[in-house]
Amino acid sequence: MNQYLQADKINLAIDCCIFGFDGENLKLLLIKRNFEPEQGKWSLMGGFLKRDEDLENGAKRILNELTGLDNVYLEQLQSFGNVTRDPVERTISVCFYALINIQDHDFELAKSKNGYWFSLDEKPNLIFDHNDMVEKAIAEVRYKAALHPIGFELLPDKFTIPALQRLYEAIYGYKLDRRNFSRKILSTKLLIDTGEKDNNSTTKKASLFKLDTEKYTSQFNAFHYFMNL
Amino acid sequence: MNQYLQADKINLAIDCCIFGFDGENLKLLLIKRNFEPEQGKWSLMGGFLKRDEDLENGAKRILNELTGLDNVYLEQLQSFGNVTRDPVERTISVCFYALINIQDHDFELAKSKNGYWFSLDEKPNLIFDHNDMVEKAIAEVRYKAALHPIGFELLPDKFTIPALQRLYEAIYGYKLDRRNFSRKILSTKLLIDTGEKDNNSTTKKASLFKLDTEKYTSQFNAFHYFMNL
DNA sequence: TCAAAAGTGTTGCCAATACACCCATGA
DNA sequence: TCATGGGTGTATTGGCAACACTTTTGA
Repeated sequence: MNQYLQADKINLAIDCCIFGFDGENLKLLLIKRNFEPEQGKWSLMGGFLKRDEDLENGAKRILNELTGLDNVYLEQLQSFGNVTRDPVERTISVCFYALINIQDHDFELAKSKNGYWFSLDEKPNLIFDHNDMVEKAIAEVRYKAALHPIGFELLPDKFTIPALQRLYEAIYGYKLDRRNFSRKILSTKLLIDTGEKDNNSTTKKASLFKLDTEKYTSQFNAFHYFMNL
Repeated sequence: MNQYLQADKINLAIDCCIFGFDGENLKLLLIKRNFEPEQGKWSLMGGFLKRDEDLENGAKRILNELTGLDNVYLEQLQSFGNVTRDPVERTISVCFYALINIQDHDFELAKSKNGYWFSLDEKPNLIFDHNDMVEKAIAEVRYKAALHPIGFELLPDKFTIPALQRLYEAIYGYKLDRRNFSRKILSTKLLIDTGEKDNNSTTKKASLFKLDTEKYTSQFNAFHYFMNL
């Protein structure tokens, strides 16, 4: 018991890397801080963990405070705990990353909190060690999306195969062969053809698919090798 | 600044899943607690993070306190933060896993601290959420060892290919084809034949290899697909 | 009727598997 | 000289990459 009394009490923060996809580029939701320290600079959305709150719930709360969204794909990335990472006071941050579907939601709440979407190649410099967090989160998304079907989290409920391909190309930063991609994705049997067509197109309308959610959950830990890393 | 004052202070612990390989089975180093709470029960080696210590350094210190070892392969697994996980006081634990080479060291220090090596299938029930930590760590080691050459960390500096194969078989729990395994491992060009033979063998002596450390570090993030997951 | 994007088919190659055979060693 | 385990070779196969052609649509 003594040991608990002797333990140094340390602040525990949570920060969230929030990724989205606008159909073209992979994006990151950042906030312009209107509070000290580092007021006016860009950072990830974060906050302190409450005493009566599980870690995961803390991350959900913080995500919800900015976006208003629930039921979002959310994973713990890792904890960042260098002594000098927070200039104010010793603080450990548990970093999460979220994948959200931009296209089905407006982001009035986020805007009202000084939140803006940035393309990854336009990302401003961030406070503290948030640049490291983002770098690590991108690496993790690439790693994970190559083996597990997490990409769908970034798309609307109904999406076309070419849209899914553009997403993969955005994540990995290079072009893929249309025909091989389609075959590979369909071979997972995770997609259901809704029979509907994408009317946004000005040329041949692509078929709209949806996730087979049952297979998605049951096969999530199967390895699909969507990409060769 | 106010926010820092308002933040709930929380204990921050570190726990280590320490894996070893005895040539036959994958093993886990556990300690029998001689202090409260849960005195007399088995747990992972752990401790509290100090105020002036980076997370990673805290993990190194805790690992060293039990084993006396430095320069060990150590990775952060994830943080565990359920409200009820520690019955004494709200405590977040950042869990690390270590891979160490059992065969080149005695473990007198560990023994003196009530540390014992367990085969995974003989693992006793552990305190708090340490069972979850171990489960997650094993999954992570399997995941990672399938793609990255971390297995070598568990072996002596010089090792035979059959020994490496037994390690992989222990990690994944099934038998592999000797000939295909050898070809696959050698094709990575990560191994250097020392020219020496393993004299422990009672039949044909296998060649001793060592890691090409330069290639190992430079190609660590290459993907070798040692196993089909 | 033309340009642009979607959908499907074919071929060749490489890499993983499933095998068989030979060699070295100590009992 | 025999049992045990180590080392190497080869045929087959299945999956992936590279490629060409057809279809649909709006302008």
